[in-house]
Amino acid sequence: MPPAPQQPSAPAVPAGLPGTAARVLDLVASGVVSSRADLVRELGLAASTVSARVQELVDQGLLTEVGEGTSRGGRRPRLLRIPDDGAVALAADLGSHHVRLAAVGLTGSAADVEEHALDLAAGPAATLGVLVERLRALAERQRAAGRTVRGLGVGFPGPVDTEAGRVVAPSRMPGWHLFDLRDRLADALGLPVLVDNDANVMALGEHRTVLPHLRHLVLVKAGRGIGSGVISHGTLYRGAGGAAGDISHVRVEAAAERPCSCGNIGCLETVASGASLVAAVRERGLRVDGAADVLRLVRDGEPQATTLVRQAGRHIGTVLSVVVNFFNPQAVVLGGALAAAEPLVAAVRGMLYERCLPMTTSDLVITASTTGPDAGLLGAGHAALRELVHEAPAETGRAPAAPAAEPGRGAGTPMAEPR
Amino acid sequence: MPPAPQQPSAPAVPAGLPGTAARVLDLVASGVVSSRADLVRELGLAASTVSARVQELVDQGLLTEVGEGTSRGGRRPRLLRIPDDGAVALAADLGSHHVRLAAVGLTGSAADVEEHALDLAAGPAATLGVLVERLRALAERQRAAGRTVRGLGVGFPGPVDTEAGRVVAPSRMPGWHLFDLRDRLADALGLPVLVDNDANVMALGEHRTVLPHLRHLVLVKAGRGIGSGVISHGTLYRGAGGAAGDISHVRVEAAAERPCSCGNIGCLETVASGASLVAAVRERGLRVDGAADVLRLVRDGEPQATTLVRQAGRHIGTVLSVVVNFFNPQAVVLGGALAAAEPLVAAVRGMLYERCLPMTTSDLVITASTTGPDAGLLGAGHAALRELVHEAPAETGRAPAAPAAEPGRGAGTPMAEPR
DNA sequence: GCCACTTCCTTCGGCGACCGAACCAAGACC
DNA sequence: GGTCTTGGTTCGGTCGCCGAAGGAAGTGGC
Repeated sequence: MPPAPQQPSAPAVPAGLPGTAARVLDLVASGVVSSRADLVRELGLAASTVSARVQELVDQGLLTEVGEGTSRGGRRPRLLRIPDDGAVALAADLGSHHVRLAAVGLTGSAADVEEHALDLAAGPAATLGVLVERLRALAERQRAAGRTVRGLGVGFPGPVDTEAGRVVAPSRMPGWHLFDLRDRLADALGLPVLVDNDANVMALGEHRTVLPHLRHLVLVKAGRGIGSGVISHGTLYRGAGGAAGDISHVRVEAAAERPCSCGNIGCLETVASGASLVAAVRERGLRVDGAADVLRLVRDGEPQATTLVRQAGRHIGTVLSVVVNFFNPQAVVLGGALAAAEPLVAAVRGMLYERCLPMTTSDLVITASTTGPDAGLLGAGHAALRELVHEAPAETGRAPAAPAAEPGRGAGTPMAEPR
Repeated sequence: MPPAPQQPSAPAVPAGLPGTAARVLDLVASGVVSSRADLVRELGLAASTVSARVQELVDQGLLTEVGEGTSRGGRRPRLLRIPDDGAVALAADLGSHHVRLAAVGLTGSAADVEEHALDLAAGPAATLGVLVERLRALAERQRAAGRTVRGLGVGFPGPVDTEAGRVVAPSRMPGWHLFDLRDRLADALGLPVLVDNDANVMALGEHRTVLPHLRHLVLVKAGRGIGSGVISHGTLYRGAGGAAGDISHVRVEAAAERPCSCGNIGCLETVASGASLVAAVRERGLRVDGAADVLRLVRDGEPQATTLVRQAGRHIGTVLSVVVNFFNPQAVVLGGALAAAEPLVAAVRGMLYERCLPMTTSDLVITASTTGPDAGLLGAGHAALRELVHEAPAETGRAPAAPAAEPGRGAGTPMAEPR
């Protein structure tokens, strides 16, 4: 977001763990590899190098050997796994009207998931207290279970300045503009905190846990609003101002002159978001209380709701067809509440196959998120862990004081972005 | 293009020169830096490291010291420059009806530029001979002038499989499908050859020579057809199948049912390309012989042509607005013949400011290409040099036999892509 | 005119990530 | 019971980078 004095062409060092070690953990955690030999094949590094990295991680307690696997015609591989009793991060997936919390380990599972109603629109003052309380309780439970809580990852349903850890100009949520969510949470919980846009953390979650092999993918979060997260070259793509991935405010013909919360007219959001769907269904005389009700109607085969959801899918597909032609990703993953509606997914598929160049869709995966509602939690948790695994290996439970080379960094123990 | 056996998560090593050395050359060539101290500031490396790299390059003859600069309060910097008598690459920018040739040095200038009529649609057999002949003559002239010709970079107006160096399914150019342009030229000229899409090489050219500081930019080539090249994280972005950057076949409302060369209907190309403009102008009863004539009419203030060009700009802007929201680049550069038409540029600007999120346009540069018709040449030449600078430093004139670690590599001395 | 300070650049020892060659370990195959 | 294959380690060596120290050559204050 800052007018960017343009850092001297970024060192491109992914921060966190020394790179290779982090990739080793990722590969083991995601189940892509299970032995040193697998790592050699997957990473393309020399066996000696892999051996050395693995040994370090085992020494640090971040990795363990668990017996041997089956032979493939030679010596049996020694299986590697992430220890269950290892580190976890808290994860919070904020929605406009609810919040989901969980503890996420390096193995990729979301444990102790809970969901609460929480009206973000009421502003930070009214919501932060509850949030902190729940997170404290969650952290306590995890510690009681013998786990080390390493940090907190937060997905926020609006634009986020990830460098500063602040919310930026969210629509329909007065009071949050420039709120320094990261540092507030970090101070209250005594943990390092990472804050990012909800679609971004979902994209990270899907990528890490189910599609780690893919280099380029787009995740579309179709919930109350519409957002998207972009993975390019295997890492989150943020664009010049951190605003990349917005498809919600693209103008679509069908939205004509409808005013949008962004101040413009004819945005996709006004005809394809959960909120707009609810309104449209109500207009047809059906009684619904939210997107969940609409989904129920669709599951029950109610024709009008189904038609509307399908139409929403077409609108989303129309916009995505431009994205697919331009970005040529390997996968388009549909997440958020509406992704549970088969007709919407089908409509998106249809639109993409109809409108995109064959070259871009021939190998394209178009699918609903397989981690479902947990994608955001997993992504937020993983992202938080990723930034921290290089810290103390042991039982300390509290991250060490930041070595702090950076000058302009505020209080707390906030985490830097890989940029 | 290949169904991709999915290489084990690419080593991300940019190939060519050892990375840092290549960046040093780029920075010096583009004029961003002129001394070791500048390099230290720009690269963020230790002074000792920079010194070592520079020394190597000087020893190899790829860099020279040319006296001292002005003091900034201390010792005067020793100025660095790319030697004029250094290496050049031939560059060929192919259009559907003409070809531009030049010799490009590391300094970024295009020398000995020439343009010839050449009908690519006549097929490879009918055109390759002439092309090779012109290139041979050009190479001879350069060698006579004491320069070493290191390779050839080619921009082709259609999809290219850069790994294989082949043209893939170009529309309106029968006979080119799967033609192994790279190896044919390499064999005929005895030079390493690099082939890429024309918009891609233009994007490289603009980025290298005029906007080297930017990390993310989109170049739109609006000529006879419409293409685009994408720079992301400072390097060319190709997408999953090498098809990234296509905006030409996005459906726009105004194109309705118009059939497109791609086999679909309603593509942007059918209402905003140079070819479609010429047709539209003719429909209005004006006599034009090509895009150049249309541009002349616009310059002369002919109202109908101006209206049409402006409308084409709006269509392009409409599609680009989606791209800008999604990709959030730092710059949108308009290249190709039509970029010379002020009304078109203005229309694109208007559309983007009207339709995109303020966050994405607040710092966005929207401009016509400053290198004009040479952008493609510069990009092709630079790309070729980039792949080769690590080769023999001296006067050999012929690249050494490839060390060839890769197995499946064909004849000639083709160049690998940075992937 | 001298001295403090700045800027530019080099020398030197050291570190960390990686590599390849050699080699041991333990299975499958015949 | 060899031979071949796969899995893994040990041991030097390379490469790119770093920081400390210091020399070279300016500017500016007194």
